[in-house]
Order: sequence, then C-alpha cells, then structure tokens
Amino acid sequence: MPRAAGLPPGTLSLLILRVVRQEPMHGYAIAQKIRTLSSDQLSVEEGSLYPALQKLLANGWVKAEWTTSETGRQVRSYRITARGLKQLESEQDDYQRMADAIAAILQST
Amino acid sequence: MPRAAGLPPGTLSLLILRVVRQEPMHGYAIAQKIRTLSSDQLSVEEGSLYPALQKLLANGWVKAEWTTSETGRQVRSYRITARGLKQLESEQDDYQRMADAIAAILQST
DNA sequence: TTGCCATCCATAGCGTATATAGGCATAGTT
DNA sequence: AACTATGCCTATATACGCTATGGATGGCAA
Repeated sequence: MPRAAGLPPGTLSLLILRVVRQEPMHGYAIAQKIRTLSSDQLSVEEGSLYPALQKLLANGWVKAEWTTSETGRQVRSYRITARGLKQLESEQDDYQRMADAIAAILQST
Repeated sequence: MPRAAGLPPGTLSLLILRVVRQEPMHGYAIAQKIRTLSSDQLSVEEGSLYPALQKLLANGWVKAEWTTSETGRQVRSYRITARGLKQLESEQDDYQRMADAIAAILQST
C-alpha cells in the first residue's frame, strides 16, 4: 500500500512540538489539531502519534501529566519543555532548509 | 545515526524525475545535478539512487539506454517517458499540497 | 438497558524507503 | 604505480510511520 494520505516522514515530531507549543494538549486533541489546521490534508494516526509522544517524552522535549479534561475524563496532557522549544526551533530550521532546497529543484528551468 | 544531511524520505523519485525531465542523464550526473541545484543542501547517495532508478524503470516512468558519454565512457542514460511525466506531475502536486499543509501549521499562531 | 459511537491511551509487528557499506570497472593525473 | 574522480550496482541495516489490535470511559439513541 502506498502512502496515500499519510504525512511526510520526518515531520511528525516537528508538527507535534509545534502544536503543543501553543498550549498543553492531550494526544487525541493533538491529532485533531493537526488535522484541522491542515484542512484535513494531514492525518496523524494514533499508531503513529503515541509512539512519537513516547519518543518526545524520552528525549525530554515534552512532559506529561494526567489531568481532568473539561468533559470530566482523565487525559494525559503534554506540555513542551525548554529543551523541546530548542528542538522545535532546530527541526523547523532543518525543515525550512530542505523545503527551500526542494523548491529550488522543482522550480529549476 | 540520525538522518543528518540526507534528503527527506518520499521525495527521491520526485527529484529524479524532475531533473531527468530536462534532459536524459546518467545516474552519476543526476546525483550531481540534485546536489548543485540545491546548493549542496541535498545529497543523493548512490546506494539510494540506483535502487530508485530501478524502481522508476520497473514502473515505466523512465527508460534507459547505454550510450557513450562525451568522455568516451559507457554510461546508462535515463530518459523520462510519457507516463513518467504524468507521475511527475502527480507527485509534484502531492508534494505541494503537503508542503502547504505543513506550512499552515508552522505558521499558525 | 442495551448497543453503538466518539473519545482516549497504548503496544506489536509490518512495510516502505533511504542510508551504509561494500564490490567492480575505467580513465586521467601525479 | 598510486590516487582520485567517474560510473554502475547490490546486500544489508535502519528509521519511520502505518495497520492491526487491545482496552477503557462516557454520552446518547433505540
């Protein structure tokens, strides 16, 4: 099966960090935020999301705490750390360089 | 080792097709072209390039013929096909949609 | 009150794509 | 003769997201 509507490899942690930077959020909400912000163009599957969050936790880029959502449910809320902010900046720069480089080729005569 | 200076997964065939669209080119030249067009930002390793070219051949997106280069060496020159042009268009559209979607998230308030 | 669906967390195993590390060959340069 | 650049290619490793699966909670409709 081809990567039909998935998201480009290598960008998942970038997107998560970017979304969580705004405000602490639980996993399910992160996935939905990415979906809506991208006008349904990008979909983060849960089987991708939670392992990615574990990685972010292990690297100390986010920290998690169990809280109660507005609907009264127990949810695990992820908050970006100082190191996470640095990482976000770094990944965003890398991505931009790549995107520019690819654009240069796609626009070459 | 992390993906330090490699190129973003999913874009290799797109870049190859785009470069070969201009003029038939042999493998080694394709790699160099991508490197120079991207100002050394993207590097295509030969171990990635040739398997990718095999895939393009198998899909009928390029055809190859052995020719003699200007330096007198036997080289395998790859030329894009009509189907390859369609594929290029499709992949470029996909890439653009993704890039736009990611940009939307990275630029969100 | 039962059944269904949305929400919510998480792991195991798979598939796909690229990178690493090699092998082989020619030709020009030093 | 040795070294470097050019040139083609394969086998293996590895990274990464996806599929499939499992479980739990709670609202709502039949």
